[in-house]
Amino acid sequence: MTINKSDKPGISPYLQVKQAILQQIRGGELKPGDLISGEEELALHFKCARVTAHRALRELAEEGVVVRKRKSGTRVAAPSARSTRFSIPLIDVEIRSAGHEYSYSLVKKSIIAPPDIVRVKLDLKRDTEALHIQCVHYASSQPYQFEDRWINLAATPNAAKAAFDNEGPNAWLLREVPWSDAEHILYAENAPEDRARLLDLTRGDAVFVLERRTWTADQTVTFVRLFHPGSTFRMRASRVGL
Amino acid sequence: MTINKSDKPGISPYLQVKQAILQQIRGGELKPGDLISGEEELALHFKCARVTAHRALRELAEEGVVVRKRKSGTRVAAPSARSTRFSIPLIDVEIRSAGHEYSYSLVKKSIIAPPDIVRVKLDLKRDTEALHIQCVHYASSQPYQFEDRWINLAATPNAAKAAFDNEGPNAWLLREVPWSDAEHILYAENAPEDRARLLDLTRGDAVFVLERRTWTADQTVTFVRLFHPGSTFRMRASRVGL
DNA sequence: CAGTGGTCTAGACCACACT
DNA sequence: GTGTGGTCTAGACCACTGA
Repeated sequence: MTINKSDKPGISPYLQVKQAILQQIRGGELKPGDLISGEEELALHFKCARVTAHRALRELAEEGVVVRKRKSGTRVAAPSARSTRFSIPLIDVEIRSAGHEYSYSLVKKSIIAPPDIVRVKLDLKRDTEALHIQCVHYASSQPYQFEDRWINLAATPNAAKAAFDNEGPNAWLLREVPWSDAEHILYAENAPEDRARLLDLTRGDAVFVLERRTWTADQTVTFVRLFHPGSTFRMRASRVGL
Repeated sequence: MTINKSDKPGISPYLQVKQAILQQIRGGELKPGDLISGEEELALHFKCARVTAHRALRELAEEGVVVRKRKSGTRVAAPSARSTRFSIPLIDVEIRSAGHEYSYSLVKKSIIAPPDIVRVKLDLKRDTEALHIQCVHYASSQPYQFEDRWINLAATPNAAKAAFDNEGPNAWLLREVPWSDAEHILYAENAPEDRARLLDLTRGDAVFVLERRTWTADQTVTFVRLFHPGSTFRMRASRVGL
């Protein structure tokens, strides 16, 4: 009863629709702002169910290629709406998958009231204490990342007991605080003396910083700054448009 | 005939399934590696069609929350598999939406054979010429981004004729070369003398670099490095887990 | 009001991967 | 072989929103 597999070679109908539209955009037949045929029309044209055409368009919308609006239809998105996915793996996985040996060393662990800048980020009241951890992650004995982390003890009281001798706080948190939303900020800075030393750099060397805040429900769990030597660290993402 | 809207309040069944699973993960009832009920079972439990349960799981998989494998089932993903979407808007949009005035100035435009490092990136044969463009983007008269771009003239012969006096090459390319795949690389570096001057920095100041290669079909269209003052530039992404 | 997207159901077949 | 995910169809109802 299926009309499947009779039309074009071997790929899924919804992918055929998707690719056909992408082709038209790539080829310039469809320009930003242009109206694309409605789902019904596409279904007719490609001899498939409307749901199938719908899925193709939905995925294109999720990827930012088109913009959909009820009643008015589907249009090719302004290219400004583009975005890219960067994967942020666990540090040890990242290092090992690059073929290096991973090691870790704890620099500092204390429970103190954070400076105001951090306090605000953690959304803590004045004079509330938090767990402060500093550690270094090595790739084949070379410093790869310096981690400066603050943990909200109200959100994860257990953290005070954890040793963090053999394991980075990130791995610990992921195990103990199951799932969370996050905010990421990236920037570059010149390493101050102390940070430079920990990363085996010279004062002033460029450092790539990844700043992250993590929430569970509505509580801020942790605020961390991850510092990488600018000369060697690269953050990559390749988007292959289907 | 629909059993819809009889169960829980007002949201879509597939979202209910999705959120229910996310809840269980957030709450720690489901830990990384744990097996999730199969689609059929979920459908039964939530009194919905299997497709509906399927969609919930599919989306969770796309977001990196779960990992699916035929025959063996669906498991909670190791948190390492997480990823974040960074949007990369057009430079003028980005600047204006931050409330600044956008301006642009062309520094250099020439057609020459690129150095080997660039030549490889563009996938060009030795001694092939390419269009080289350097320009600066300003936010309220402050240098915001220095753009160093190479364009493959084989892919876009028209580019040679474009003036790029009033318009950045990015905007031009997006208009002329309709859609493309891209690779992004981020890193930090210390500004050399010339680059520092263009960004109104001092030699050695940290610079945030976004490197991008773009393809149409299988041709490399352009290779660009975008330099931002490390002290002020921030790249942000906030992920809200549903 | 009417058109377009958004979603659902029920039943079906297929493909892959593990046993 | 057999179970699990992946996808399709056909028909249906709903919801938003622009004219």
